[in-house]
Amino acid sequence: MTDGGDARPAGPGREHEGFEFGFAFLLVQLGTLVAGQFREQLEPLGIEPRHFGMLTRLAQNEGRAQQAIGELIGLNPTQMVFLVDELEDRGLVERRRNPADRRSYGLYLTDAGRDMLARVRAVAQTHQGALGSSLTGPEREQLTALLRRLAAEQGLSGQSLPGASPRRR
Amino acid sequence: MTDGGDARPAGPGREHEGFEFGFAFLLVQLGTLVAGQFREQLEPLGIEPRHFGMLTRLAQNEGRAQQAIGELIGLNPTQMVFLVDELEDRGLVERRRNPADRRSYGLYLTDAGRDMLARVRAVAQTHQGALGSSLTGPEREQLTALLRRLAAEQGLSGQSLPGASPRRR
DNA sequence: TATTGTTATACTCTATAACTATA
DNA sequence: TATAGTTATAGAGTATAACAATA
Repeated sequence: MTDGGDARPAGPGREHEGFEFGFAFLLVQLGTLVAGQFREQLEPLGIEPRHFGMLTRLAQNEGRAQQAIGELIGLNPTQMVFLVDELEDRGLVERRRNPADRRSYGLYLTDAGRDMLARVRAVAQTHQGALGSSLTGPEREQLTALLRRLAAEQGLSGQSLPGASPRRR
Repeated sequence: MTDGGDARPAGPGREHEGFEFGFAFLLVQLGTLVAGQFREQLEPLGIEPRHFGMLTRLAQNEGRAQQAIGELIGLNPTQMVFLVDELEDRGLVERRRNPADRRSYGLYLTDAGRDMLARVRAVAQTHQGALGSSLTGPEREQLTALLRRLAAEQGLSGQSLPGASPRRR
């Protein structure tokens, strides 16, 4: 099931008529696969990737208003309501009224939230380890470095989250 | 807007509290971004990535039945109906009744379909070129080779298409 | 009765707009 | 009146189930 095992009638050649699938296609293929795997790994913990993104960003910006954090991760006010609701239901995040401006909430991680974040990070590390187990240490480093350069070139910082692009059309 | 320009109050340190975003996260980030870019590049041509996937697979399997091709790319019969409808409306694909079994259709690329496929491949090449413009030739090759190994390790062949996984749960 | 392709239906996701309470 | 957050509504996309024609 690794590559060309299917007995296909009469393929033109070994490769697909001379068309090379390059790193761009591979990035999409692998990105989709890895995202799906990560989602599955998170399932036992009762959260989804977007929750992880939110917890991560929140850990760096505790106390800021709901919509302010929404802007950071590229979610509109409506989406934030649902996401924060879900995290609050799980006891991972807390809304605290801002006494100075009673319209807004400050968002805070609970202890359970901090705990969850640590566990998810561990899951992510393990997942990545399994993913790169066939690579040598230097190869992993080189891969990471190359991907970092591509990401930086494309204006992606560690801040941005996969699913939600800051500005969309 | 490239990296750390936002004047944030008081980040704990330069990096995110010691948590390293590794290549797994980068793959998801980049895969999502590149897929979106590709979608935008295809817009002027009037098609979407899934159409490209279909055309590509069809070029290697002309004449086979609709559902057989659907299985190849991981789409169920219902999805195939809509996808083939869209491609037929655009004049890129043709359904031909199978005289031997009048229940099934054989799918074929039209000349316009072949033409479109060539143009989309050109777009993909250009896109990839722009994406990797900051890398040297050897770096690009190394990146591609490493990604290929990861993909192979994960059971991804050139056959599989990003969005649709062959077996899902 | 089983299979190919199609149509219908329900469910989820996302995006937009309308609403409330504070300012 | 403007803003933070919330709720309501509509559209797109996806998945499942029922259906018609042919074998």
